Amino acid sequence: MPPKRKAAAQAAPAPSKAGRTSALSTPGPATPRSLDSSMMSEADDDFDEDVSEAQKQREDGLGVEAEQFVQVFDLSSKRFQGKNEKRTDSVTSFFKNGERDFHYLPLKPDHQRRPLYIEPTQGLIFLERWSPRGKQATDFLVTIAEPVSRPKYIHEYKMTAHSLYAAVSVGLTAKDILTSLDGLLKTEVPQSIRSFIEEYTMRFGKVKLVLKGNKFYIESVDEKMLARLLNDEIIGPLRVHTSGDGEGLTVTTAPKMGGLVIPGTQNAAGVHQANLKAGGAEPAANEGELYATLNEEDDDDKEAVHAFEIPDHAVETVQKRCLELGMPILEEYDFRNDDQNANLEIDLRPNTQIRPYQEQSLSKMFGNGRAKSGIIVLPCGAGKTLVGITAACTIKKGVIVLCTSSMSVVQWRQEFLKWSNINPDDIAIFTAESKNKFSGNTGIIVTTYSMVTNSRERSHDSKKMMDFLRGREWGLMLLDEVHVVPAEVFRRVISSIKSHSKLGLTATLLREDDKISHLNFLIGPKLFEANWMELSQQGHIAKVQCAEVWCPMPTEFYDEYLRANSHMKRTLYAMNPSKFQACQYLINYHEARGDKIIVFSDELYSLKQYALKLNKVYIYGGTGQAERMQVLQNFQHNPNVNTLFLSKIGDTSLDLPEATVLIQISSHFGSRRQEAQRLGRILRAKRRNDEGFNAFFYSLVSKDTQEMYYSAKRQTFLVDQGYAFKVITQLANLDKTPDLAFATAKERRELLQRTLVDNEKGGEEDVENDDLFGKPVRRAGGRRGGGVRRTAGTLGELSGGQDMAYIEQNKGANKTLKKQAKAQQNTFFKKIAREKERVRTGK
DNA sequence: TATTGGGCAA
DNA sequence: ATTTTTGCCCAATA
Repeated sequence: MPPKRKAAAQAAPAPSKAGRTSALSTPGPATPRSLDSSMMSEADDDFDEDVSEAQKQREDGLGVEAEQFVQVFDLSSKRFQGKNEKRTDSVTSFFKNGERDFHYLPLKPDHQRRPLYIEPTQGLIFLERWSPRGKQATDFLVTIAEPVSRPKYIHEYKMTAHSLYAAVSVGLTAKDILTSLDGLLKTEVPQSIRSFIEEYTMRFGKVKLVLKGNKFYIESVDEKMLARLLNDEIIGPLRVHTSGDGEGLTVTTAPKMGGLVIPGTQNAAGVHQANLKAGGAEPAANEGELYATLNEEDDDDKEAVHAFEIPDHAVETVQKRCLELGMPILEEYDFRNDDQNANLEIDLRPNTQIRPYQEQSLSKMFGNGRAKSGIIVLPCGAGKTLVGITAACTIKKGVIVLCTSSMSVVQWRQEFLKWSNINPDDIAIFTAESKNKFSGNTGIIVTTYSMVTNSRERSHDSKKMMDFLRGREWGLMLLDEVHVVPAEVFRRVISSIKSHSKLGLTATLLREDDKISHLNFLIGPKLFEANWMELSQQGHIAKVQCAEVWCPMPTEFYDEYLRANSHMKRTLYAMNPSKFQACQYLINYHEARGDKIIVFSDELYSLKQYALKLNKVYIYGGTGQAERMQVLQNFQHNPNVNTLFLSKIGDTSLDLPEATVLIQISSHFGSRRQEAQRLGRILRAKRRNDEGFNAFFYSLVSKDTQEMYYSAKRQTFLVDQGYAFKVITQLANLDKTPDLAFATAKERRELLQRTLVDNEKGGEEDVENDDLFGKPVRRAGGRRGGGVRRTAGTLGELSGGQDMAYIEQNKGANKTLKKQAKAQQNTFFKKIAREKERVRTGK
C-alpha cells in the first residue's frame, strides 16, 4: 500500500508527539487507563498495560470498546485542543465564556472564493453550497467527513474518527486531505484539526484482515506495526504458528493491479475513469489529485507484505484489540488474485447502465482494485439493490445476501435474475420454506439475518445448511438494511460466516440508540452517502412536499386524553376526529387528483376504525399472506382502490407498490428511521419525470399532545436531508368534503365513547370480527388491554344512556360497510384472478 | 396444515 | 422528557 506508507512517513511530525505527552498527564475522567496508555504507546513503543484491566476489557462487549475508543480519539479531547492559542479581545466577551468565538482564525485574503469554514473543537465544517467551488467541496467533504445537515444553502459536515477512517480506506493520505482542505478553507487549517488528521491517517488503514485458504491473516506492509501487535499480550498469544515460518512473518508481495472494470459503467472503462467522471463537469483540480492516489498502487508492485495467521475464533478479539490500540483493521479482498475460490458466472445484463451516484459509491468500494468492506447509504428507491448486484458482478465469487425478512429474500433473488445473467440454479434461497443449495461449486445464497443467527434448536435441513454456509469462504457478504446489524443477536452473523468482504446497504444509517457507530468496526466505514436533495433534483427519486397538519383535539377528547394511561393516550390522539377529518379530506383531495395513497397508523385500533369508516382496504400483521397479496395487487392495479391503510408492517416487511401520497396518522414515538423509511415509500414514484410532479408526505398531529414532540423529533433526519416541513393548521374548504365524518358534536361524542369502550374490553371482540376478509386473526384479544382499568362508572358518567343507542347503531353500520367491502372485494379478486391467468398463459 | 408460543427489535 | 406494544420469524403442536 504505497500511499499509506507515504502517509506514515509524512504524517509523523514532532508536534503530535508533544501533544500526546501532554495528554498523558491529563487523561479524561471517563477514559479507562488501559486504553489511554495503549494509545500513548504508539509514541514510545511500550505496552505497559495493567493485565487485569485488559482482561476485564476483553470480557466487555465490543460496543463498550467502541464507545471508549471514540471518546479517546475525539477531536474535542484535550490532547488535540491544547494547541490552539486563543486570543481574546473586545468582541470575545459577547460569547459565553468566549467558547464559540473563532474569529481569531484569520480569514485568507481571497476567502470569498473559498467555500468552507471549519470549527476547530468539534471538527464541524460549514459549506457555502452556492459557491462556484461548492460542488467540488461537496465531493471532497463526502469523502472525509460525515454529512450532518444538508438543507438548501449551508451544509454542515463533521470530521470524525470514522470519517477519516473512511477517507483513509479509499486511499487518501494526510497530505491529500490537508492540501485539499487548505485550498477550500476560508481560514488557515487550525492546528487541532491538522494534528487530528495527521494522527488518524497515520494510524488507520495500516493493518488488514485477510482471508486466505479459509484462514485469517493479519497483514501489513509495515513490519514494525505487526511486531507491535505480536508483542501485545492479547493478540500475541493468539497467533497461529504455521510450520516452517518460525518466528518470522510470512512475507509475500503485493500483486500488481491491472485496470479493474466495474460492470455497468458507461464505457466500462474502470475505476480511474469512473472517478474522473464522478468529478463531474467542473474543473476538479483538487479532486483529480485526490483520486490519483487511488491508483498509485500500480507504481511499485514489488511491495512486501507481512502477515501472521490468527484462528477464526480470534477474529473478533483481534479486531476489538486493534481498535483499542487505535489501529482499526481494514478488510480488503484482492478478489482478482484469488484462485482458491471458484469464480462465479455472473455479469450485469448487457444493456444495464448504473447511475452516476451508484457508480460513484462503487468506485469508493473498489477504489484500489480490491473490494473494501464498508457501508453505502442510498435513499429508498435509489437502487440499493442494483449497487449490491453490481458489486457481486465485479467480484464474481460466491455471494451471501442477508435480508431482514423472507419477503425481501425473494425480491433480492428476483432482482438478481432481472439485472444479471446469473444462472437461476446458481442462486438459492435459504428460508424456512426453502433450503436448497446452489447446484455448482459456487453461487449465491439469499437468506435472512434471523435464519443465520438463530441459535435455538433447528430442523435437520437448517443445520446442514448452516454447516454449509459456515464451512466455506464467501467472496462477498451483502448486508441489506444494515442498520439492524448492531443488535446483539444480529452481529453474530459477522463472525459466524466467513467472507472476504462485506457490503452494507441502508437508506438510513440511524438508530435511536447509539449502536450505529458499532457498524464502523463490525462491517467497515461508511463509503458513500447520497444526498437526497441532489438525487431528487436529478430526477432519480421523486420530489416530495412535506407537511405537518395540526389537528386540534375537541375538548371532550382532550379531557379524556389528560386522564388516560399511555396506551389510551396513543389511541386517543390517533382517534382525534379532527385528525380523521383531515385524513378524509386529504384522501378525497388526492384521490381526485389520481394519486395512490398510503396511510400509516401504528395504532391498530385506529387503523381499523379509519379504514372501515372510510371503506378502504388495510393490511396489518394479522392479515394473512394471501389477503396481503390480494390487497396489494388491488392497490396496484385496480383503479377503484387508491388508498391503502397500513400498520407498521409496511415499514419493513412489505414490498409496497409505488404510491404518490403518504399520510401518517400514528407513529412509533420519535423514530427518525421510521419516518425516513416511510418517506422512502413514495420516492420511487415513476411520475417524477413529469414536469412539476410532486409526491406528498403528510404527518397528522394532534395539537397539544405528546405527538407534537415526537413529530418534531422524527422529522429531524429529513430536515437534515434538506426537506422542508410546512405546518398546516387549517385545510382549505375542509367542511366542503362530502360526507365529512364526525361533523356533529354528537358523532364525536359517540366516537369517543366507542373508542373508550372498545379499548376497555381488551379488544376481545372488537373490530377484529369485522375484518374485511372475515378471517380469524391471531392474538386477537391477547396481550392488549391488560393495563386498562376503567370502570363502567367512569363510562356512565361520560355517556348517558342516550349515547349507548348510537353505539349499537354504529355496529350495524360497520357490518353494512363490511358487506360492501366484501362485495367490492369479490369483484377485485375476480379481476385479479383473471389478470393472473392472463399473465400466466401469456408467458 | 394451520395455529400457537417464545424470542427479539424498534 | 420516555415508552409500550406490535410485528416478524421460527419451531413445536394438534
